[in-house]
Amino acid sequence: MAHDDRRLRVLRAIVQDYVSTNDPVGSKALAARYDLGVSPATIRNDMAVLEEEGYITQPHTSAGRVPTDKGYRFFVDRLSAIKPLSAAERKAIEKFLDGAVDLHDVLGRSVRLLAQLTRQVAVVQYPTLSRSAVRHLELVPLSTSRLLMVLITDTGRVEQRVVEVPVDTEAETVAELRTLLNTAFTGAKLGEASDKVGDLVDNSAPHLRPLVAAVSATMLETLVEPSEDRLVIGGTANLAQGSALDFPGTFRPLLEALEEQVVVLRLMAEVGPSTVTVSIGEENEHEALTAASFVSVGYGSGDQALGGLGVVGPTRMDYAGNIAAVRAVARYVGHLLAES
Amino acid sequence: MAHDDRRLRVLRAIVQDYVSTNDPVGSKALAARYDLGVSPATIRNDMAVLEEEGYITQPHTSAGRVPTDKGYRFFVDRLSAIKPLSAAERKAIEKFLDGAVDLHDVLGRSVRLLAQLTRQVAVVQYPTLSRSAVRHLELVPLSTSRLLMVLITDTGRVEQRVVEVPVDTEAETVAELRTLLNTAFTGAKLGEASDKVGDLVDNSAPHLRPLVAAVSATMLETLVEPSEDRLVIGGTANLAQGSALDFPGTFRPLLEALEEQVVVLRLMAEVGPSTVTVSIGEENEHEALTAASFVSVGYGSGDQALGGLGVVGPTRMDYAGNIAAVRAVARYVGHLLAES
DNA sequence: CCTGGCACTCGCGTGGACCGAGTGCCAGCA
DNA sequence: TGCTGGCACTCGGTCCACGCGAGTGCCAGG
Repeated sequence: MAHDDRRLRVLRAIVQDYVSTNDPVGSKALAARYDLGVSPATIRNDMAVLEEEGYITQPHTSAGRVPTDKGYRFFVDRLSAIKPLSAAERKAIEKFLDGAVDLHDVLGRSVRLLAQLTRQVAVVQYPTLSRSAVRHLELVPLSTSRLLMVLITDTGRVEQRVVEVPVDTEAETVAELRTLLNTAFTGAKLGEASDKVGDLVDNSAPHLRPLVAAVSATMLETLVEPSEDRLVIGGTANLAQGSALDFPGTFRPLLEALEEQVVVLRLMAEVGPSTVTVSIGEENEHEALTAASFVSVGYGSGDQALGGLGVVGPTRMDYAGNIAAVRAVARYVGHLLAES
Repeated sequence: MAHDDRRLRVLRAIVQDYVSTNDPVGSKALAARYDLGVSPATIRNDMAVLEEEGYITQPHTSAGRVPTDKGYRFFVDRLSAIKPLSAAERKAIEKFLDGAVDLHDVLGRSVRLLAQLTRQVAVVQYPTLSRSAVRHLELVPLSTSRLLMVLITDTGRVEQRVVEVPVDTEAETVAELRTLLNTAFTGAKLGEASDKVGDLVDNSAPHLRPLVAAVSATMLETLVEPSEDRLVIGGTANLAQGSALDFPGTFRPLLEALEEQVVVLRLMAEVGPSTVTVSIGEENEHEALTAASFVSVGYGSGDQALGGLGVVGPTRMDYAGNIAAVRAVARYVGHLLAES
């Protein structure tokens, strides 16, 4: 029906207009700025229907309409075309991320880049340990009964822990232990490492057993700990511009939720690679995020995401542009990590 | 003179009152709330003098007085008694920081703790590489011509770099190289390592020379790079509360300056251990910080600070309390790093 | 089914009046 | 000489009344 079709065009126009102007949009302005081919009066009728269906709402009687969360959801799912990045933007991504010197650097640059491209708060997760593989395991004696274990993954993460060993150790024993552990674990996905530990302890020389057990235990603890899923956050300054307009009261709770990395990590947990996830307003469970939207995607070359990245901003955001930016950066980060 | 003395008491009262109420303080309120022993009229005379001397100012004619930067400076230097932390606060510090599992964790906890104690933005610098000593240097072959160098310091920092080596290497050569480098560098302050490199290259076996040179060069680059002075920031949400009151316009530039770690690092560069540095308003060179104060101190057990930490907030802050908190946390962090 | 017209609503910005906190100054007092 | 109470004055903040204009819903006509 030409009928329904036009109504959707109206909805799309409302979203676009509101996103760019931040003013409730009225029928007249809509007719003037968008080529809908009908008069304001007709648009008003359509708007009334859209409001009834819950896609838009008016802040007060004599104001224009504003999209609801449901309206944005529909827009994102059905109405927004994929907006390709400009050549300049692609160049910028490349320029910005090349020359990164280690993982920390890659993620730091990514978060700044993403914040700059989207003008939102950017969030980048470190590669999940459990999906990374062991590149090397190093043991440095601190004293006779304490070892420093350093775990290096193929994604470039380095984790360290002090291991209290049950018996005094000599340099040679440590060397043996190091070789043994590296032979066993190098190349193994950390998520699957726990399976190997039992056998390894059983099959190792008696004098090494307690050591193998202690170090392995620490290693498993380290990566099981979900608090070890680190996060880099950037561009919080972007919150401070339209804040009063976009967030009711203050955005303090939002900043708090972001610093409380757990909240974001939970959102990230669900992301898959290559499929961008958009979570809008009330769809977010955490209260501080009910006025915000979260655009995220997993990065990593394989079929399973190594980690996630995304942006957080007001529900009134440029979804098409942000989705494109997030996807592009994720892809590039994936490449960078794969080649190192 | 009893005269001057009272005037200073008035200044102190003004600062204290303004800090806690955030209202320009008038003569009547001052006489009522503080036991100055004189009438409002007298206080008014003193205030007039203080204003003339530049310690206080009035936002507009019929308002109370507000301390100027100069007033705060005087207050900090001469009027504020050291405010010891409560037993509960000491307990909190201990509880909060104990159980930290590695450097990242120690600093992460410190920054959260500091933000919570002071209700300001907290900033913690990673231990400067150049003042750290080498604990271990690890080399992991990535391919025949690329090595991953992992540098572990006695302060718990771990830095990694990929080194392109000029000749193909075998596992045994790498082992030799590792032993050689560790023997040479372990225990050496990184700042002094550059002196050793020349001799080391000359004295090593011919086939190792290019390798030693390549790895050493990368190592020196790594630590010379001042961008490697990392920073952890926390409690930015604290900016969002009195923001409108404390910062002209928006505090966006302040957030930006904080994210631009360089600015803060420059401030940190000057801190010494055990002496708290306070930088007030216009004293800060960076424009975005001219409405802010920065309280910082170095941490580290020796005579030279390993790094710095501090808080940033409006000039209208509880200097005595913040100084105490910053100092206490720095001391505790120093202990933690020394014992690991 | 669209359109132009019309009456109505209501938020917002403006401008004037009022209020009260705070000041500076002055004369009197110890 | 220095403190105090009194007094006139200043001026920013708040409140309120008012008019404007954007925007709406509805209706009759094409």
